[in-house]
Amino acid sequence: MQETIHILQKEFDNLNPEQKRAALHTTGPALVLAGAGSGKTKVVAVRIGCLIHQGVASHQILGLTFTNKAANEMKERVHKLVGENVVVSTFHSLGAKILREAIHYLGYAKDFSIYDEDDVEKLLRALSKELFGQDAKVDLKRARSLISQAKNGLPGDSEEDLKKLYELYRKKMKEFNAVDFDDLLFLPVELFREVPDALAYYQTRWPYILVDEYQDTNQTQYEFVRLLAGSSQNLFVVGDPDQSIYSWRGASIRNILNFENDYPGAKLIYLEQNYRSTCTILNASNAVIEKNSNRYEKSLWSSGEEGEKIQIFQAMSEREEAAFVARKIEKLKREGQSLTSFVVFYRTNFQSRVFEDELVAKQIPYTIVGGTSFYQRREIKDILSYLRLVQSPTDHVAFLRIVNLPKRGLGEQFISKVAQAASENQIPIGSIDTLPFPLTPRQKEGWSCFRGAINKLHEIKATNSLANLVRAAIHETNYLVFIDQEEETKSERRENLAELIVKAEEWSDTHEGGQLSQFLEEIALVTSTDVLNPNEERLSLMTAHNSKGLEFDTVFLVGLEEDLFPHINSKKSEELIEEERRLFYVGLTRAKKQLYLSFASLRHIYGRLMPMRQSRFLQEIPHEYKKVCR
DNA sequence: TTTGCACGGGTTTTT
DNA sequence: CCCGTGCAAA
Repeated sequence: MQETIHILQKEFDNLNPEQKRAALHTTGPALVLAGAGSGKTKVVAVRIGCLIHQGVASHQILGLTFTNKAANEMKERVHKLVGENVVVSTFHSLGAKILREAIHYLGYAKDFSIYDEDDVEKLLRALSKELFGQDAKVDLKRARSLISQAKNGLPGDSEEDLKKLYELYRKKMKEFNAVDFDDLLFLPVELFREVPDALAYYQTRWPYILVDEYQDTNQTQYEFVRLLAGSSQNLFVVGDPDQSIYSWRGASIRNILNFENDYPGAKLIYLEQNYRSTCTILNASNAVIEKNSNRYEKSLWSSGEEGEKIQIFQAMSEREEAAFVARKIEKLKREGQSLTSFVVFYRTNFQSRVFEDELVAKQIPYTIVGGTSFYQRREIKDILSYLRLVQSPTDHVAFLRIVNLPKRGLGEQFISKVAQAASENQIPIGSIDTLPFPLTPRQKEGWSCFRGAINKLHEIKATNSLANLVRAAIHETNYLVFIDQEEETKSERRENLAELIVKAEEWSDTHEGGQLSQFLEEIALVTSTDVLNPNEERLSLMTAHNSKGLEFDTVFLVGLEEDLFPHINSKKSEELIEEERRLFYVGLTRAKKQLYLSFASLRHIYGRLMPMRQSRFLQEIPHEYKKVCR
């Protein structure tokens, strides 16, 4: 105990006056405007430490972040400071947790499934057919965005057909006992509004709330936090309007700008000293972000050293660009720098391909952060769908996905008859066994094979480990035979399945008595940066969006071309361009020591070779900070 | 009724 | 370049 107080005291003494003011905040609302690299994570941790030191029980403190990585980091830092565990969770995991406890008030059951983007899209496709017939011409993308916007408190499309689809979607999701990502926040807000006792319970449970990256909260998250903070108003939020990069997902910096109105008497704290980057990098970044007209004035300063100039590289093609980066990294690595001190940022996921090829050729180990994650791979989702159906027999989308997979001669017509029979007899689609209509011999065979597998899995779930359940889902269904038929040459999918078994084993080892439902939930809520492991000697590659909250000695920001970064879709308005500029700013400010910016004159887009021009953002960096590199 | 093949259309960013 | 969809054979 004495020792931890000592550590806390020491950390506190190291803070600058403004940081101390933040760390000492106890009750009531506070807004910390924290510029890039201004030490906000540290400040938040020390502040939690101080609260605990002053007698607040650790379980009364709730931290909210956007990624699991940020959550774990904060948890660990607090633990190091005061040796206690506080609840730090992502918005979405907290929503899931609350729903697991209280969703019955809203007419769902506790073992609900969580649908990802892919599941939602499949369901919408099916529902639009059901509503409007085969050749329905509903724009599914628009429908999807209407649904999301409606749940995030934004006005959406008002077309009749889309509204109908939205209504049906909500009805079916409830019937299937499934929720989507937006529901993980939307439904808790609904719960808080409709069940005052539930709200009161959670308000008492967490009287102290902290929110990280507040500039990226959307309307529903805003409501969620506002309701939870309740009358005590012990709400401490941290954010930076210049790093707001999720407006396309409904995030609004209004939440930051209106904070003082929403929470009267809020304490305002500005953290403007940057401890991360060299002056060159910081000044260049400041110059860029100042081009935004819609902006709250703020200027970051640093007492650090000047540092090296920013290196600009012009490549002939994307191939040459990748080769340049790989070569540089190889060289710097030989000079003794760790691969974990570098990073490659790009605007869109498809750009990672060329880099992968180049890194494989040069035998540089790497990790792609984000993109299609492990759990989104087809074979993994197939097997997980078996588990989902066993866990929740009402999970219609899981049923649809696997009933004829591997191929069992159970086609579209057959499946819709099963669905009809299930709903007429009020039996969950994953439980219906004997069918009240005639089957062809082939269907009879296929159906009994499918039911046999499902029944077997239920048995194994009751008696065996999670890893054995995963094994059984793969073997009882002859899934391996099926992939061998599909593509004889590639072993990648087999390896992924083996990896899934390993993950299930590891999970059982670290979660004693853990249930299948928990495993599935964790998988649904993994965030892309979770794969980052600083102990592994690997280079990371990721989109600029994924870079938020991270820092590296040397940053390679690539593909700086007009129509790519800024992206062509953002040319519709100046606001969108300004968001691209903020994204560029986020990328720049991740760098501690060195920054390499590159672009290609020719690039393959949709497989076609296109001439490219360098990004306007490059020109926005003043000359004195740049240097052409070859 | 299911399955296999050819075609055309579409790519931001993500919990 | 990858996917889902639309059309013709089994």
